[in-house]
Amino acid sequence: MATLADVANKAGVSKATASRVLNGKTTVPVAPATAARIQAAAAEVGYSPNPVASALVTGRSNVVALLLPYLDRPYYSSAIGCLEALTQQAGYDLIVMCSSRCGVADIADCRWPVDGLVVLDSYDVLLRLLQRTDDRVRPVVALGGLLPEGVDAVRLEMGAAAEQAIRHLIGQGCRKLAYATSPATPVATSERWKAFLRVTAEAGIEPVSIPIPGESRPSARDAVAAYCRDHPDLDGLFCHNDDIACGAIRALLDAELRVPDDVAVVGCDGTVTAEFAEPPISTIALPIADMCAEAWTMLLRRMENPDLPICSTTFSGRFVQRRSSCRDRARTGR
Amino acid sequence: MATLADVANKAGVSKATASRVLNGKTTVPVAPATAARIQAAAAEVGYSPNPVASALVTGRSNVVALLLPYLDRPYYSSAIGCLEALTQQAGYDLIVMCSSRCGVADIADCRWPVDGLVVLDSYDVLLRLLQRTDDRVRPVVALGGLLPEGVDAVRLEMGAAAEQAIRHLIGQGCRKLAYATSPATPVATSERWKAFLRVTAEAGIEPVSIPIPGESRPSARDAVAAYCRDHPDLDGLFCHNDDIACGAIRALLDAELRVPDDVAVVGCDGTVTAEFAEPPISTIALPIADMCAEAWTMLLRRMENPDLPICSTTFSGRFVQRRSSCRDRARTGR
DNA sequence: ACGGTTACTGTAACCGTTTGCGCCCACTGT
DNA sequence: ACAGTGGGCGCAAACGGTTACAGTAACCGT
Repeated sequence: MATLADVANKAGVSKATASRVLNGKTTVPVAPATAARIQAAAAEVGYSPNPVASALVTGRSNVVALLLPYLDRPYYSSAIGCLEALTQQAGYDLIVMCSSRCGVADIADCRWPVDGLVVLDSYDVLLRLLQRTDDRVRPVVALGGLLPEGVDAVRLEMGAAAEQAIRHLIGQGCRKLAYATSPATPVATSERWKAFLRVTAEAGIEPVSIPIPGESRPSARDAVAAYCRDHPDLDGLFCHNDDIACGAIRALLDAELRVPDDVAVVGCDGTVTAEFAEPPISTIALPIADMCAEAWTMLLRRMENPDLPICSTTFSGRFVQRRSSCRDRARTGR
Repeated sequence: MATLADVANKAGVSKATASRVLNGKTTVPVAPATAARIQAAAAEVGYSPNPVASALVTGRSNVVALLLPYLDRPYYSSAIGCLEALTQQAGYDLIVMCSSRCGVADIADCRWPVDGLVVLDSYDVLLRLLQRTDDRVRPVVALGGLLPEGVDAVRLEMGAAAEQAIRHLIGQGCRKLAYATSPATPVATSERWKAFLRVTAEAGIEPVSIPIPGESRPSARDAVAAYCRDHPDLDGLFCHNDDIACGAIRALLDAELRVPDDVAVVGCDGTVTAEFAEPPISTIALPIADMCAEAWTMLLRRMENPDLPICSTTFSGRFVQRRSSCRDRARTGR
């Protein structure tokens, strides 16, 4: 590999001058003629700068990390897709890290000194991360519905949409409702759970929850199948996410129950999973692309100016009705 | 941040000795007492080594990259999940890169000098990548069905399973078959396409293909809907992947066609999408976790010994029947 | 003619590690 | 007592850039 010294030699200048023209620093002027000579020399020897060396002296690696609970679920995958595009465009590389695998100790124990970190994860993971003052502190922006204070955040308001969804279920005639959720999330404080409690209380319905370990489709299928065996009168299911809804529907259909006629189902996140399910799943659409974009501009801003005041933006979920919860087919189109 | 010099000072030794004990080099002996002193000093000042500096001198960054055509599709997502777990466990960080976005020029133009690269991408992307000799060449292992020679590879034999799948469709009574594929893949040489040609020729059936730009569910839905309008006699669909199959089924159901009774559908890749669709989609299951594991051990081996002979392993796809293609319900169980 | 800019370029000190080499000293065998 | 040995440690030179600072020459105004 050609180094800066090679280029400088070839062009008959010092490393300093070569460096100046090669990374477009305009703070110090360089004669156009020399600049051209250096460019030519660089092209000739096929010079490409060593980012490690540059990172060592500047302290910036141009790498950011993304921390997620799962890497192979539609919702998180789309976040990866969005962020990768954004970061790449800005000249950063993206490291992905999965929190569900690692122990308590090493959340985000990315060995690499990334310039920044975006976290789309549960409240407690984020909290554990923020408490780690032992490590070099890096700019963090958090993304999600329920976030601690004291960190740049892209917040997500789902309470209203969740209420709307649950009211909709009740409006469809559901009286035996359940909330299918992950036991990992701090249920007591989740917006969706709170909405579920509010609305069911209002309607005089008993709020039951079905824990779905791992929040996966297979897990939801099994848990809901088991639940239905014990509670054949279940008639409405509000699901923490679309994967759970999808797994639940599998279980219901396998049990010869009709969706939505016997059990109406609503998911959350607005993923393709919900859109392409049969029946298509009512869900709470989340503006994930916009949220990622906002998170990225926040992180960018924070990275170039560490002592900006902490900031926060809020997006809202939007309830979208589909067949999985609409007993009156005429009302939904398709 | 505490540096090695700080630790050395505190322990009253030189940086060299400190370095030696702190990364467990046993090539040079260090007295147990000094070692203990250094460890203590390191703990006290909260030393953690700077990977950038270390990378600069050793030339190894402990970062690898994964190149994929899409980041938000089930098949590729599961590869990300597998690989992230493997790399993390081995002490590497994982950068993800998406080839579908970037132009011809900068395939895998990861700014970062990664130690290795695993590529799960199309033949031509891989080819373009391998031709780039201008860049620092790094160990590459390729993953997939159709791969160039001259690179460590985890190959995938799908011909047999594909033939079996297509024969199965014909066995179900399908006579108007189509292959729904991506226009991006070099159709002329794809194993699946070749199998399709072989089997249809054998059966005296005209082999038609439906291009699905972008290989996504929405795209497949639209393309198949359009195709069905022109060709209402379509009765069997072999799909390049499960996403396409899922989108196709959406289109068919929307057109009031029954699956599998009017049109039987087979997908490929064995993703959750296929398993949890309604009807569940027959597919070609791919041992993706095993393939990733194999790819990773290959890469690891190659990284520590660059002049090993080129190696290659082959896995096979396995056809799994589900309801989407089985007109005789009794035969499939569930 | 002379001090003061200005435009350009070079010198060298970093950044924080790793590691080849050499030094010192204690110990051993004769 | 002395050469030989080897364990234990430090010196200093890398690695490949960046950048503060200094230096030189040309140019300008008076």
